[in-house]
Amino acid sequence: MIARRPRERGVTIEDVARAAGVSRQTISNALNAPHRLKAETLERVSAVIEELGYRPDQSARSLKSGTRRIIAYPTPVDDPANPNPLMGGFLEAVVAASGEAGYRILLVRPRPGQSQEQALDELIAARTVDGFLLSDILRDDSRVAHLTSTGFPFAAFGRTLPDQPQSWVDVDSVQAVIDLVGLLAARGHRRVAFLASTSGQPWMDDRRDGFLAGVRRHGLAGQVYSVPGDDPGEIVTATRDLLAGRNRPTAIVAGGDWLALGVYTAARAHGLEIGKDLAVAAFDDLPITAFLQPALTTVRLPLRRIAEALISRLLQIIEDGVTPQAGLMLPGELVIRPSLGP
Amino acid sequence: MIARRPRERGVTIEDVARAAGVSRQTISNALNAPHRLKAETLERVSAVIEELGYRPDQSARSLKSGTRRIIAYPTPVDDPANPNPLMGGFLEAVVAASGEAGYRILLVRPRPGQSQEQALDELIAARTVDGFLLSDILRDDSRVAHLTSTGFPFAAFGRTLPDQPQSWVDVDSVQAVIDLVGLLAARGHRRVAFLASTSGQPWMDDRRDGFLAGVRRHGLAGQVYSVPGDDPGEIVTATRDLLAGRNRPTAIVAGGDWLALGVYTAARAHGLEIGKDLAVAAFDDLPITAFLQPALTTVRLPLRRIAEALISRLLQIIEDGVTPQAGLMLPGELVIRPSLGP
DNA sequence: GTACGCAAATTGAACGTTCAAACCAGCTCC
DNA sequence: GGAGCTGGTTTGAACGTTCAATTTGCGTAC
Repeated sequence: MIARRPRERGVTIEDVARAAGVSRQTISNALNAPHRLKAETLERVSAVIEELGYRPDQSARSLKSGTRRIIAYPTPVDDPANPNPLMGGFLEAVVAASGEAGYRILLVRPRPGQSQEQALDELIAARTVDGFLLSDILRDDSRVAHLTSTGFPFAAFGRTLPDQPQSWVDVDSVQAVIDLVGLLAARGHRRVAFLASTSGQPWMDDRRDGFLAGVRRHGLAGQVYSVPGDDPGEIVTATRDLLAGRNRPTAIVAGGDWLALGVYTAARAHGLEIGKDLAVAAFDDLPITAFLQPALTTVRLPLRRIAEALISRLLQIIEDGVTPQAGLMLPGELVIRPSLGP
Repeated sequence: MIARRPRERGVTIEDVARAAGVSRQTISNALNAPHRLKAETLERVSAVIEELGYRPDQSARSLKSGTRRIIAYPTPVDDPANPNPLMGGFLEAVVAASGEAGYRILLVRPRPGQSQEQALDELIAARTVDGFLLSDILRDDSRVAHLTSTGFPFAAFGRTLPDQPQSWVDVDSVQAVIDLVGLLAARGHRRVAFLASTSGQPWMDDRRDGFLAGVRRHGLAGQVYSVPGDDPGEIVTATRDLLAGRNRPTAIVAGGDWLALGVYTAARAHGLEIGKDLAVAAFDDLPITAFLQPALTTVRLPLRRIAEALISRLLQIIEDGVTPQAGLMLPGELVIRPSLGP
């Protein structure tokens, strides 16, 4: 299936060469290897390039060089009822980081009836991109497995398995939640709860594990409550149950700000004052929580650093053929606000 | 700047031709013009293509045909403190719609020190993309003006000027807010207020104009309150002022759900019960507002239809050279919930 | 039996770039 | 004064595809 109307052609390297009175290759060198030209020639040629507004045709360049300067990002299919509010920020950080290096981000998703792997294969076979950026990595991610077996460059936001390329970057959620629990312990809390949703986000397990580790380390009584799915109604109901029990916890760590919103609502329904009767902490630092009163203690993801690290690792593989020996674990930023209590 | 290590080459059309015992062009035809082949040949050739996993090299194809099958989307630079939570959903809808037609979305942004126009020019001159998808269109948008003058295909989420291509799609915010005001009038409200933020989003003006038109039409006393910027603290403060005045409105239309969150917080601070003492309506239907109690009446943007219309219009320009005669105004979906009162 | 028409398949050229090899002048060395 | 080197530049070929023109095969008409 090919478009009917070919686009009009622009100014080519030949046009520039003629105008400058030199050969094609000299123009090419002016852009790709300026040190090969005599200073004077370079200056003259550059002026002509500028004047004619010449830009090498990306397709021709790619065809010859075998490199596209494009990175594919398979967009996570997100639930319209609970879209990831950090997506925009993450994408922006990724676009900025890759742009610096002269790469662009191509959004891809499997066509209807096509598997994730087939979609990747298509891009590889058609030589449309130089590498992949993956996020929302599952414990045993089929895309990672597939790219590993084909040897195609990729970087992952989320850990890969030990026998796979360690080109991943992740946030140390376990440590961050341990720290949160430590703060609660220091404030005298003894009965604490973790609120998780079981809708299959891979990061939730880490956060829960961090909670359990923290509870153990500080000798607290800790309990994990799970909400099936991400539905606000269910979250509120589950949290109300949790707060109604006889052994009501004095502090709740929510697996995400999204869940914490449910805690606020449920606490209000029970007449509990957050920051006084109940301490609350969460994870993500969604901007929207700035409206909560009292403000929510949470863990912020260093999106900018994550994006930069991902791109830098990916480009190292693409351009230098060097695969990182170890993954990169970045700390989450604790943002302490009044919801934690005095 | 060129990558050092060219990627290993894959299976080419020549390989397939040899394996199938036919010529290059026959393979090409099998994919691009199957009707030209004898049924038997087509079947045999298709089998070989399948077997070898052949995909035409995108660069070679683009070079020859002049078409890239890629659409550029300049990512709006959004304030990290208030990222657009609908971005993810919009992008997903756009990716889905363009994917159906065999196009992909390339995220672009100006490099440091580069203007918006220069960034567009670079993509046009390098023939990297077939067209542009623009969002967050300003009243007098420099990107639209630039693309209009170069004649390069684009579609815009947000209206263009009358003398520019009418390849836009927009939501009829004016009508939607008029309808909201109508609902308030029907419920007996006489003193209503509109809460706007003045951080320069172009759509805010429409929403305000819709409010003023609705107020006029229903003979209500209407007042517009403006908050400078999008800071939650300021929003809450401004709303508290508004609610503290002697002539307190009985209903507030917020220019966005984001602002409505401030209304909820401020109302609580004043001991006002929303849906009873104060009616609230807003715009956007952010998923996160599902936690508000009572639930927020709002206007939902039909993102899926917007994306489909944008892509369909853009492809019409790219593939058929047909520019739409008129823009497309889509209705917003009124979502009536208890915050409006009985 | 030659000419004609049509369908099916092939061949040569071109798209615009970069790589590798060749060329050219000027200079040094002995 | 020829061989060798070096910095600067040019030339030919190739990347993998599709378009346009051509060839081939075959049935039909006269």
